Amino acid sequence: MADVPLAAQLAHRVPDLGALELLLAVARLGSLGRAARELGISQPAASSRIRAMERLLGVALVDRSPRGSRLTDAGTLVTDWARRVVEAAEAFDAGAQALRDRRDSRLRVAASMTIAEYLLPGWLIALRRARPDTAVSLHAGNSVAVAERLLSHEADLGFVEGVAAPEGLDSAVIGHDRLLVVAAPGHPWARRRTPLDPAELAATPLILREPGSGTRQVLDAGLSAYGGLAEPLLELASTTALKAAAVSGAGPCVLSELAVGEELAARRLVRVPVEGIRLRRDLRAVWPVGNRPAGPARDLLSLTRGALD
Amino acid sequence: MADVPLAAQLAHRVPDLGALELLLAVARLGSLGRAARELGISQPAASSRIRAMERLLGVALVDRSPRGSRLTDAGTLVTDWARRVVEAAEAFDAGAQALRDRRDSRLRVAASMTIAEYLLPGWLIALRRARPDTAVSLHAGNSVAVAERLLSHEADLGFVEGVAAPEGLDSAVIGHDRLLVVAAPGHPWARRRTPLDPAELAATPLILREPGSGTRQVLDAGLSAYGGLAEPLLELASTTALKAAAVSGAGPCVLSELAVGEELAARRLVRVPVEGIRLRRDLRAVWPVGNRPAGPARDLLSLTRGALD
DNA sequence: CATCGGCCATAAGCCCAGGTTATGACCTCA
DNA sequence: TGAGGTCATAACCTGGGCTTATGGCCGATG
Repeated sequence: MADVPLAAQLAHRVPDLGALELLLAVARLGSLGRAARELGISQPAASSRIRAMERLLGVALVDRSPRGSRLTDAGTLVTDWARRVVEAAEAFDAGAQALRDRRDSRLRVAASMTIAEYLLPGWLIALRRARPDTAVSLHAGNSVAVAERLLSHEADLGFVEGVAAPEGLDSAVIGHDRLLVVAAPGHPWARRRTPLDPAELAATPLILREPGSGTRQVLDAGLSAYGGLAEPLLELASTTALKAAAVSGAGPCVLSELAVGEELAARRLVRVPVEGIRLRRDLRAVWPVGNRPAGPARDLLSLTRGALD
Repeated sequence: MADVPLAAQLAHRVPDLGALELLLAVARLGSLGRAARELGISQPAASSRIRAMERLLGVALVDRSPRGSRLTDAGTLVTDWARRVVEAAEAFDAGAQALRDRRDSRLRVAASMTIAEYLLPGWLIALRRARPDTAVSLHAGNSVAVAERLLSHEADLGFVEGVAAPEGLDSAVIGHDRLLVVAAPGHPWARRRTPLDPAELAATPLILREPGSGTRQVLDAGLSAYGGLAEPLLELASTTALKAAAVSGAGPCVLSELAVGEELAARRLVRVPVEGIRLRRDLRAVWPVGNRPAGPARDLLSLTRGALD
């Protein structure tokens, strides 16, 4: 997705995670030494690391004084950007930890790809803060696979997106997910002031997921009254591929708002307003009929409920 | 903000940026060797790095075959999380690069902290994609400082949030920013089903920025009809401090939607619905009267326009 | 005023992660 | 059968990041 020639040397231009964490600690504690102690390294190590980072960025980040260190203006800004990298890394870590833990884990979660990708890491961070000793394992797959795992008692709690709950499972709607029409900034639709109407959307060839996907099902259902979807412009297998194709200007596409936050903010994609149709789908927690979530499953469920509107 | 005891060893549990980039390259190119070539390292180096990452995570990420390497299911998931870390790092890099470049840069931008922190990096990434050779320098400060830099021709284009454009500057509204009422999940307001009404909001002591801040001004103006703001619960100097206080349960606070995306998604904070008042402020691009943005400034401006609604 | 106790910087040395080259095993395809 | 692609293993090198030991600076304190 990212154009690589530019991104290729990223690691050489961005300080590593340890350095970013250190910077955050310095910002919070107001002293190199204290930050060093907190991270379990020596004071000279911290000093040299911060200095190396300043050399790398070409900007002074902290004002050293005999009474402590305070961030410079530039340092404040850099720290805020660093925080976002660290938060992404925390999400990565939370997910990875769940992925690593095997079947002996106390809480086994099965989730659809979209939820596992965009929402679960955040929930797991929250869960870890609330119940640090709960070990979670995660399995990601499509709705059918999630249902199978729950019914065979290989998972305690599942998350799926879709119109209805699968057979044999109880569920609770924990939120909703809008589908957005997006296009590259250069696309004519990106400059529309007047909202698209459903018939126009239905008549236009789009970049879509394969027919089985949840996104496509919702779209099909929503547009059936307007003549149904036109023949797709492209059919791709993953959300990432979809976004990449749209960004590169292949055409407009429709996907979850969860998936395109970054692209919209960076304006690699632009949202196209649509009127007269509601492209929403439910996000559900699911569990086997009768097996109401209890213990850690209940904790996680209560964390997620209402996380979205 | 982050509780450090847990986060402290993040760098030891998360692969470094180079490894994550490599993983993305493998995913995209379908072969360790090709990915290695793209990143300018040798094939054994790539092989060993991926292997080390798999050891660290305790999960197989790629299926090696004599005809190439494909991601496993777990690998797909990990790659998606990795992509988010890399994107945050790209934003960091874009910002840092602008910060580093000195006054000889072709495009000198001045921006308020909130915009510099949350929006500019994304725009700079987009600008770099569109005009790779445009060097940008960035200065962040409050609205007054931005205006000064523009009037003294130390900057070519500015960005501020607020109700009106500063004296002597032309401006274009490029978007809007909602102020949200948020509270920690444990706070009574977090469980409200009925929206807050403005009088109730005005009467409740909140965690706020100092009186001069843009956020506070908008809030003051919006609530003046309802008796004005109650005495603040706490007055803090930065958005980050605000969030930290709110997360730790000190009380409800009001801040830009731009600032709380992560916290809401991870449910460290919960949005409290409010009814009967519009807490919006304009985001404006500004420039000296008469000096319409041209060249690179125009490019950047057109990238940002409409990025938000 | 002398001293102590925080801060930070410098210096010298160690270690290992990540890089290299060289090689080999495996598979596929002309 | 050999050419060209895949990946893995081995032996080696280098440098970044760590350590400990030290010294300078400043402010608070008796």
